[in-house]
Amino acid sequence: MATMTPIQELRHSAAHMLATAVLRLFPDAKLDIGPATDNGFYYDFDLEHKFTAEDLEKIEAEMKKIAKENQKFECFEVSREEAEKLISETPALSEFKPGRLADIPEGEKITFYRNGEFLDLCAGPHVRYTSQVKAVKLLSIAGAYHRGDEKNKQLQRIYGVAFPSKAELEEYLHNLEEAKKRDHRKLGKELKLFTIDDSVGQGLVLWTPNGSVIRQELQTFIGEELFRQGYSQVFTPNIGNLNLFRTSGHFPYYRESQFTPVIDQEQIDALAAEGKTCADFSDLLNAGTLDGFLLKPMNCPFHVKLYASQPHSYRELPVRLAEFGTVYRWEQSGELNGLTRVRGFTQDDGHIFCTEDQIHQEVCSCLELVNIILTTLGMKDYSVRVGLRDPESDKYIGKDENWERAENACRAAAATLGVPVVEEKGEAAFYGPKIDFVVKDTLGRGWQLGTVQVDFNLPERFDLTYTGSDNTPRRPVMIHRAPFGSLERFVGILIEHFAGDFPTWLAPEQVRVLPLNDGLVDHAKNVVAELRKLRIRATVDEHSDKLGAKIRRAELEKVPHMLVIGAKEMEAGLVNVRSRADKSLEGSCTLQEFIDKLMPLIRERRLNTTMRG
RNA sequence: GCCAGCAUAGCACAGUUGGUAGUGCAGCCGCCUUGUAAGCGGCAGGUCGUCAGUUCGAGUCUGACUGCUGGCUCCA
Repeated sequence: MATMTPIQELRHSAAHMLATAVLRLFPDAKLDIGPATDNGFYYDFDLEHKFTAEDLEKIEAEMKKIAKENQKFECFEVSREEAEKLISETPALSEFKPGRLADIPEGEKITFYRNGEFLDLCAGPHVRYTSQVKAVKLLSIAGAYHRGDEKNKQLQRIYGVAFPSKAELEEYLHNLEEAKKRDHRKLGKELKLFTIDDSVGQGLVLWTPNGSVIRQELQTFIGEELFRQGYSQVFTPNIGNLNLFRTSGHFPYYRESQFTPVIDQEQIDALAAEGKTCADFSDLLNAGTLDGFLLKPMNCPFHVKLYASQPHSYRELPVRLAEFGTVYRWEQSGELNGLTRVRGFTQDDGHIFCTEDQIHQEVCSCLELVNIILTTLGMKDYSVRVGLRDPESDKYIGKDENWERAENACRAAAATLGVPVVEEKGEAAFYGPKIDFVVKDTLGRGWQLGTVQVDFNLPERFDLTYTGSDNTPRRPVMIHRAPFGSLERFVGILIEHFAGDFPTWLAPEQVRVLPLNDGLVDHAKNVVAELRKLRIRATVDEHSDKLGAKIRRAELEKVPHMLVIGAKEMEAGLVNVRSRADKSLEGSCTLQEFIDKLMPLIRERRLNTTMRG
């Protein structure tokens, strides 16, 4: 058992107090587990009665009472037989604790903790007294499967947070409110970056003009890097023959998470005439006897076919194909989330076909690509995960020795990053291991962005070859990579990363010209025309408002640069710069001088240097 | 998909124990012609998510559905 920090001990103790309170109010509740989490704690209960919001308040009040009672947390070690006896004698422990006890390996200490009337099988440690939990708040009720397995019973989980002092709790709740202000769903609405319309479909993103600028700029940015790395840009269709995906192994294996295939009406009519039912259709689809088309859930098979459309010599390798490929996946409705989890999204996808000797170099280049992105955008807070196969699971295809080679290739390449890397079993794709870059959103949830995957399997399934120097056919290795991951998710995270305050090169509107009065609007329009000739995204605020109101509007809309033009400026041929992105630009200067200072921010994709509160 | 909560104008919200909807911002129209984060006045805008039910009467109560939010499971 990993050692706990003092705050984790406190939270773990709060979980016990939660269970104590629940049992006082609901004596029938059965206990599963109650660990400390990143910010707080939870406890899982099995109970006929469904907890309500009012229950939560009562439970919280009872917890505070328990804190006042100043119960002592007492630990005592027991033998396995004694443990079994204690569990069977305690109704609340009788349902799940025998299983939890069985998890404790032979020879390891078995401990119980007691506070007041409450008893729990628990490795601890705890704080000494319940009174040390000075600030606690229950946040929500959720369903959670026993042992995290969908096939098991769903329990009721109560989440809460706990702190050593009220001030810290207040601070936490305040920070939570602040974090919600930069939530990409909120900012997306306020800054008109994207919308999702129920009548179009759940999880299907409509990119507004503003959001589209950001997406387009990102595509241009990565496109330049891809060109440097020797990629070829390709385009492929949005649907493909079902058999293509049968060959790749995606169908019917991932059928549940794909949109229903498009089936030819004649086939349906013929089968209907035979009296077939819907269930029959489904079976025939899975068996491969029905033809049809699938909205593509991924781009790989298309790139594979592009590669296979011509013979290749070892001299041409690596072949690097890139595409902004839009894919569609039927994600469970409860999983959808703003831009970060959607049903239709565009990957900055690419596939490299190379020799085994080239794997290391190519994977490293892919990682460099991700690095360039994260550095350019100032995203320092990410973690790197090497996703390996879970040897227990049967979802992985391909030979063991290939898996080993691929996994070693990923390990070796990830090691060159010079940042901590976590290896995780069961995180691999079904065709190969991968290196993922995970970034947290404003609420602390981790999202996979960039990914690099080594794949020995698809080349085999599609019988891909190249001609070696000895004039014999060889099998290439495929590397799948998407440095952004998906543009939707990336932009979602990016909105939160910048809190909507995009650097100039990404800002949907880069410059707003603010004429001091209506008489200066025409002149302001001329200034905008000059800027737009240089592809600078500029507009005029034509409202008949006071300057203060126009500035307020531009500030709220997070336009990085404002040009104030009054009679003085017009006469002298100047503009007065107010900039939220870079204070060094501020002051009066000629339009040309402003442009000369602005263009490097755009061309060099600089980050903002200043932010106004 | 599962558990819980939520659903009132474009947006942010009010709406007391059931008596057929209000405020601010945005929008439109006027007046003001403005100097670094909100000038003034007027107008318009809602089958209160949808469909049933209870009731003389439902935004308020009940049920189902849809969607959203937080979790769980999943994530090629």
